[in-house]
Amino acid sequence: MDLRRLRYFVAVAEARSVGKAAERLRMAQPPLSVQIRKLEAEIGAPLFRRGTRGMDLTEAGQALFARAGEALALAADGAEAARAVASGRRGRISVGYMFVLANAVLPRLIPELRRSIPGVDLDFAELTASTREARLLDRSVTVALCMPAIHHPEIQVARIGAQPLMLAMPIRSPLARLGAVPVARLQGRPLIALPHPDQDPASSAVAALLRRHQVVMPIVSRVETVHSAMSLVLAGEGLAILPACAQLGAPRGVVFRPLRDATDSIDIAVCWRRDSHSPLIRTFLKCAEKVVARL
Amino acid sequence: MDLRRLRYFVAVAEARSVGKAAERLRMAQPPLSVQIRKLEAEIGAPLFRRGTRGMDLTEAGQALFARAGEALALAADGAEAARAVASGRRGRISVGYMFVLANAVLPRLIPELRRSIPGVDLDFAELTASTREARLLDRSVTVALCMPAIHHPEIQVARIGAQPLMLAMPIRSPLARLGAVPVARLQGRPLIALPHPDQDPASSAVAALLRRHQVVMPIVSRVETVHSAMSLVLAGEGLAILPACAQLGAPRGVVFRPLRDATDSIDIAVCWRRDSHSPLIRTFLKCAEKVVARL
DNA sequence: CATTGGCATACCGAAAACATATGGGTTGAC
DNA sequence: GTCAACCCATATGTTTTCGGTATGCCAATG
Repeated sequence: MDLRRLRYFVAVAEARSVGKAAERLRMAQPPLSVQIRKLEAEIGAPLFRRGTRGMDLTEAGQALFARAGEALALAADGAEAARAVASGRRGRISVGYMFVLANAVLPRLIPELRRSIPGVDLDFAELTASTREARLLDRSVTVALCMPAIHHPEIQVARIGAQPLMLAMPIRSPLARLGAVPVARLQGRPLIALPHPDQDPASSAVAALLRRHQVVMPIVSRVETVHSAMSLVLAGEGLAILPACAQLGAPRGVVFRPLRDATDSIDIAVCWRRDSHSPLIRTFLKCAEKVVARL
Repeated sequence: MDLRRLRYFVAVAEARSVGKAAERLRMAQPPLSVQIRKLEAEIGAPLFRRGTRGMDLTEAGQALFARAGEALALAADGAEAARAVASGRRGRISVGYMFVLANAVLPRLIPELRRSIPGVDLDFAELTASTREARLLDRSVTVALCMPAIHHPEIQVARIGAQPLMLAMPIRSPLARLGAVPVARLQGRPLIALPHPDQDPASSAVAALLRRHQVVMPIVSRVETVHSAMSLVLAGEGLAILPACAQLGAPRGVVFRPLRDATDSIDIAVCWRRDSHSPLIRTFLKCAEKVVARL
């Protein structure tokens, strides 16, 4: 069963004439006549009653005609749907984000995305530092909004912004009375650290900062998210050095102060598989850049 | 968009491999690979991600795949439906019948038909002597159960039985006391006649009968149906010469008597367009023969 | 480094489709 | 009644497309 024959069949059925249909199909009449007869041979029954004034569907022909239109439409629709997905007008994108960015970026990013790609299904998944590469590689997320960026040969990274490091402390801490805290004042104080994968420049940035100032802070806890870090800070377990945007999600009782003599920052990046060529990724990147630029 | 390509596409998508799909399709791998690429060219986007371990649908491919299966199924279903209709397993048949047969034949014929062709839509339409040809010719009925048969060059007739002519009279008529009425006794009595189209052998049969016996009956009324005829008989307007089966629908007060020295009868026939080749007509004919044989 | 597995390309023969030309049957007009 | 017009079917040659075989390329594996 060939779709072209079905298309010819429908044309002839609608025109009630081989000649008229051939004209509409921009082809000669004889080959169309042949194709119709081949279709009838394939079905095993006459589909048209040949009259002297044209052709007319038989009952069997009517039965086929009833389905043929739908089948043609469905095939065309499938092709169109594929094109729409390929072009980014339709589809699905699964956005991974790290918790530290949830408060600062997502509330503005989500409406921006819905405006830019209205036909696209969006879904969101929180990523942790230890699983984000895997989620990209197994395609369970299409793009990841990361802080800091991922470094992996299969993963493409676009840096879209950065956030300065700040000191997070309990509001009762004596340091909180300072407008900006000199790094030297941190010497010997307990530090709540985020995970430290080998190539992760997040804690590297903190480590580098302390090293540069020859300050040592004993690590009292390692936690997965900035939220946990701030909880421990509130509990008085120690201090944390976090990107400024974390401040938005800080509990009452935790305050942030700039570090006076440090300009260190952590990158915000959009990351995706190198072999994902969906145009939705570009669109997502544009939206994210726009939102992050206004932080 | 070719249905074969769509079939190939589905096979590759399901096998997640060109080679495996080619095997399942009983063809070599290279031409299948070529067809897939042609489909991708037609869509204008890659449908598969080529990995080192096989092929995997892209998002666009998934969009197409979601519709492709349905389109294939619908096309196959259309072909099957056409075959089913052509073979008589499915379809629709519109049965025309003349009123005179309604009581004697339909109550047995309808269940017989439903048993024989369970997948077929049946509908019934009463025909009158003056419209039955037209209803067949314009295909508003597929077959007609007629009494007497139709004679027309475009219409095929199968005689399936006959009914003897009987005399219908009011129960109070002196003739009703006889077991059988000699035709000679009808001389001069008023006759309720059925319509008399030129080639209609119904009234011809009655006319021939009377002529043969050299009996003259003045015609006092012409009516369309035996029902009307019997009503007029009941009203005392005259007598009617009707097929025996009309007796079943006779109102109380009208009785039938055989004609002693006449064996005249009227045919029961199934009629259909010569160019209708539906196998349902054969089946219908068989059912009608079976039912009429038991009258 | 060789081998294996999987897809892509090249080329050739076969089959299918299309166009042109023509035949046959019916309708309708002069 | 003949003739023209109309419409579908058939015939034949050319072009397109399809499928098969041979082979190349690349990556993963041992």
